[in-house]
Amino acid sequence: MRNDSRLSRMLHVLLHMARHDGPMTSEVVARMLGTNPVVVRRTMAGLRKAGYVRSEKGHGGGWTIAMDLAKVSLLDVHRAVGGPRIFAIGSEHPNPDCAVEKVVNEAVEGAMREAEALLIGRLGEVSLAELAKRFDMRCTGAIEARAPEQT
Amino acid sequence: MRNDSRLSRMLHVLLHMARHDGPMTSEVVARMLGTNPVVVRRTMAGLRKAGYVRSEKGHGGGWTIAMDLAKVSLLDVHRAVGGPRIFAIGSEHPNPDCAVEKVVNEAVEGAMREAEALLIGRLGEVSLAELAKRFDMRCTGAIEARAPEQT
DNA sequence: ATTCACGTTACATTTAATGTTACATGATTC
DNA sequence: GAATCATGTAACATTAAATGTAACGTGAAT
Repeated sequence: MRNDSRLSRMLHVLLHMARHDGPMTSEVVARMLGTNPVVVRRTMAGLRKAGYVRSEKGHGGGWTIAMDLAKVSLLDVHRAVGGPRIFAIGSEHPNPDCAVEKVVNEAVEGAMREAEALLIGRLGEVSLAELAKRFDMRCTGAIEARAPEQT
Repeated sequence: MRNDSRLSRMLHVLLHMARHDGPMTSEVVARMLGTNPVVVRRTMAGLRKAGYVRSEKGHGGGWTIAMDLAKVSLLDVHRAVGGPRIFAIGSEHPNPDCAVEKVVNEAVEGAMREAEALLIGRLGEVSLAELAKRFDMRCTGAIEARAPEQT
């Protein structure tokens, strides 16, 4: 199947929305992501359900942030978009009859569980506010290099 | 896309082959895996290329192990079957123009890199011999419960 | 009333693994 | 040496899940 890019896309959008006054339409967001307004609505529906964004219809409508960036982690966003499968590998038989296969599955799945726990842990450690800060730092840093008075 | 089960399947097969005298045909292996001889040949071709198995044509032909189980790790098998993508998530743009997207990608990919390193490390720590031993221990344990003379 | 923008359904496309068919090649058996 | 067995390989079909698209409905603002 394809690579699931919902987490990355939503993080991208949320950070833009955070630095944007007023609602953003699905049309504009879609252009940002190089996709289609329907895909945007579909994916953002998960964020709305989680209470992270709001949507308004009609003139002047669109999407707005409805949360504290410091209180939502990358993991929260991952879950809000459906908490999709993380791994592209794995056995087909979760509960095989064959004892050999059981041993194999336990070994591989054990390693995968550890890796998933680490990934989930890291995603949970980082808030959207932290990401926004990293962006600001990078930009400020760039500006400082040319205009030290920013300090 | 589908879940990649080549690693699990090949480990499963290799352990069976290790406890089997003489060559196993793709037909038999396919039946074990619930698949098709062509799929078996296709996947095992990677193992043959790596020197882990041999294949013989004609009467009495089939697949045989051609390695020391203690010297091949789960990671080696993973690589032999093509070292496929491990994650089902990720950004679509490896090198985005948008600075916001860059920050997002670095955060997500950083976490993924750590998780992948852990997974790869764990797979590299376990040899096929270790897996075979786990199987024997499990079986011996089960037999001992009924027939202690096995000890 | 019109326009804008979201909400939703239904269907098409994409992608990589997997499944399948067909045929070639080499080894063994008789 | 003909038949059979088993692999090798190419070509194409199927599958699954995300993504892309079209169509239509609903509510809000002008």
